[in-house]
Amino acid sequence: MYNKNDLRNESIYMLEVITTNIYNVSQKAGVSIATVSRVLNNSPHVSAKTKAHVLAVIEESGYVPNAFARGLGLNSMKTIGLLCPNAADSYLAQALSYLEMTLRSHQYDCLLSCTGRELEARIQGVELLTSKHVDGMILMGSTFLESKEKDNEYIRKAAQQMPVVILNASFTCENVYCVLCDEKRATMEAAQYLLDTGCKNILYLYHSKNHNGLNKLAGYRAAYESRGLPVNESLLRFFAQDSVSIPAVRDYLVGLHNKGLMFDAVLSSEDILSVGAMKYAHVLGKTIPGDLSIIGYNSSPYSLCTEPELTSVDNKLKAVSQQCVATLLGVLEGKEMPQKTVFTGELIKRGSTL
Amino acid sequence: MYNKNDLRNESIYMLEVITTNIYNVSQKAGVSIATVSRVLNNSPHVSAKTKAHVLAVIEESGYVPNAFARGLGLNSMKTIGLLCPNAADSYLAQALSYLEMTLRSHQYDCLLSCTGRELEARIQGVELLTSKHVDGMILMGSTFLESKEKDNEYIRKAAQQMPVVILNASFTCENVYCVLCDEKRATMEAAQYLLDTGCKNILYLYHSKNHNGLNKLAGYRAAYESRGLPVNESLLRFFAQDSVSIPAVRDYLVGLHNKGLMFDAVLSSEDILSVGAMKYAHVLGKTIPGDLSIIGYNSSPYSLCTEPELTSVDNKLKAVSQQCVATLLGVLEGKEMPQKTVFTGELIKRGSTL
DNA sequence: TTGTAAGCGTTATCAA
DNA sequence: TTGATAACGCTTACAA
Repeated sequence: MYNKNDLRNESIYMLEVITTNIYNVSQKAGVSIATVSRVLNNSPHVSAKTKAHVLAVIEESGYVPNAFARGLGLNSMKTIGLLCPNAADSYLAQALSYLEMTLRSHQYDCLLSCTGRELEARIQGVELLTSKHVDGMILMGSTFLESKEKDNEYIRKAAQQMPVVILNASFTCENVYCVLCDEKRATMEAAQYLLDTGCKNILYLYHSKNHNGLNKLAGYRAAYESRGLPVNESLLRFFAQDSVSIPAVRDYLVGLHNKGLMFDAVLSSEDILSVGAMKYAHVLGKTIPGDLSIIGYNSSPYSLCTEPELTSVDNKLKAVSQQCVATLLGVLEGKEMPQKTVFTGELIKRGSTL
Repeated sequence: MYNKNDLRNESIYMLEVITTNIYNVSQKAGVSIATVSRVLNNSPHVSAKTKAHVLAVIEESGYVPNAFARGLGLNSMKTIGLLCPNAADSYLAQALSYLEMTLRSHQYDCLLSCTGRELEARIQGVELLTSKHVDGMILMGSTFLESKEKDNEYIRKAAQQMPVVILNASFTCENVYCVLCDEKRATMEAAQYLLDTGCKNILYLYHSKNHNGLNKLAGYRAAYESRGLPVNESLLRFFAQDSVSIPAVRDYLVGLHNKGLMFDAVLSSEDILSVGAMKYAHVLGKTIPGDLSIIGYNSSPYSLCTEPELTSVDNKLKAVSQQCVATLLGVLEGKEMPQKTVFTGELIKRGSTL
């Protein structure tokens, strides 16, 4: 005896594609839908013979389980939400690529939401993913952390519904996991290298005052401190994210130079800023690294475009990305996972430094 | 009278987050679930008073509709599948960013699948998105088109289930829509510009033999033909995609030079190849554009990194991306949409040409 | 304008 | 090992 559902697709002239469902299959195979479902889900409690038969019917009828129905039953669509401030940014694009590939290799799909950097939009993005019942979410970058603690409430709230992983940022909260590179240390080592190769006045260009941005800045200070030198505050220059472009940075530095600011090295929080510094050197006829040493951050493709190539910090993005996924999937499988995983950056020396 | 579902969440000590459903809301509001559903979907057939009351209850109880159930009922999750060969590629990353932003502004989500360039993986990606019942899919780039017609069967098959849009490629099939930039013409104009500024021997570097790759090559030939000049076949050089890197291109060109191949200009199918050409010029002490003119393709951020900056073809990616979305959503709304939309590229002249 | 109840296509529980 | 059936939470005819 079958229930009413069995008759659904019968003797109807279909105008659209016929969607075979589990009832059709069970009927053709002469078994119940429960058995079909078991076969589908590799349940051990099916005889080999039945299984083979059902599988054959499935193959023949081209049946594909309906993902929505499955999602409704299991309350999961095996989907992870990826929140990215800007998918066009080369660093984030690279991270996105690593995350997606790793997730897919574990049969998880990615729901991508590019939020921009505004808090309000990020909150919306998180809420949207929450409402879509993703299995977990990955926040890409420390952009997601606000300095005011109460502005991070949206993350805590999301973490009550599902595990949250933050890529390259540190945040303490139940069900929130962080995987990052020690950017303070990496920046410190870069600055130390400049100091140790004879530079006295390192201009520090940074484009973000978010958590990581300040962390890197702290690394710069730590380098001077470690060498017993005072920091010249006028060498610390903030360059608003929205207005970052190579010519803008170039012109900005020319302006600083014309105002009489002296510097024999440039360290920056992102490669693109350092490319601007190279343009500045070119405009003023300064040799690199003779007159001016330059170090970037991220070791992105940009660092290979310039002449000479740009010394830059490799922040181990691949390892960080893969660990984000490993941590998230571990949590979903009920394993005990570390709330914080820290990698160490590495200075890649190229032609722009001694 | 309410049905059995009304009692679901009653007097249960919840261990997990309480998920309010439409029944809870209807009960609290003293209306039926149908009315709640109508309010949710902005049906006009609800009195203002009832609507306000239900809305208040929804607000108070923090109710969020279950996306899976909704998907099951409507057979749609308002989600578009994005198939991208490589999200880390700067061109595709930029396209991805435009597509996502445009889709989100229309309340559509993006399911991202990075397939790589292998046919088998791409087929899998398409099938996966099909099985997830996305409302439509966008194939990013002509990578998805195979030269053998039967290898494109997977696209025709997908198009039977849902509308398919291909970004920057041309393909004729019912329910498949193409939005592209005329790359043959753009490449022709770039080559003509080189010929018209005195270059005789333009080395053409290309990284892909897919549909667009051959199109661009045809543009190169057309330029010579338009000027009544013969094409020197030994100036056409293929550089396998997988091995593209700036130093590899540089060394390859040095090799060609050492073999005695003469060229006074380089035109390429992607900026990164042209950056390699600049490195080559630097190694051999050639001045740009004096000894060697160089033109790239895509007008990507890379074109701004070099010294001098790289002349490059702007292929109107933003317009193309936005039109992809407009076309797809138009189709989903049942409108009649053009099967093919063609934009025109533009040569952006910078310092690497006369 | 509102309510009733029948789908939607799975999974999971329990009984056989 | 199998089958019957109750969830899952929503949309939407159709009735009232």
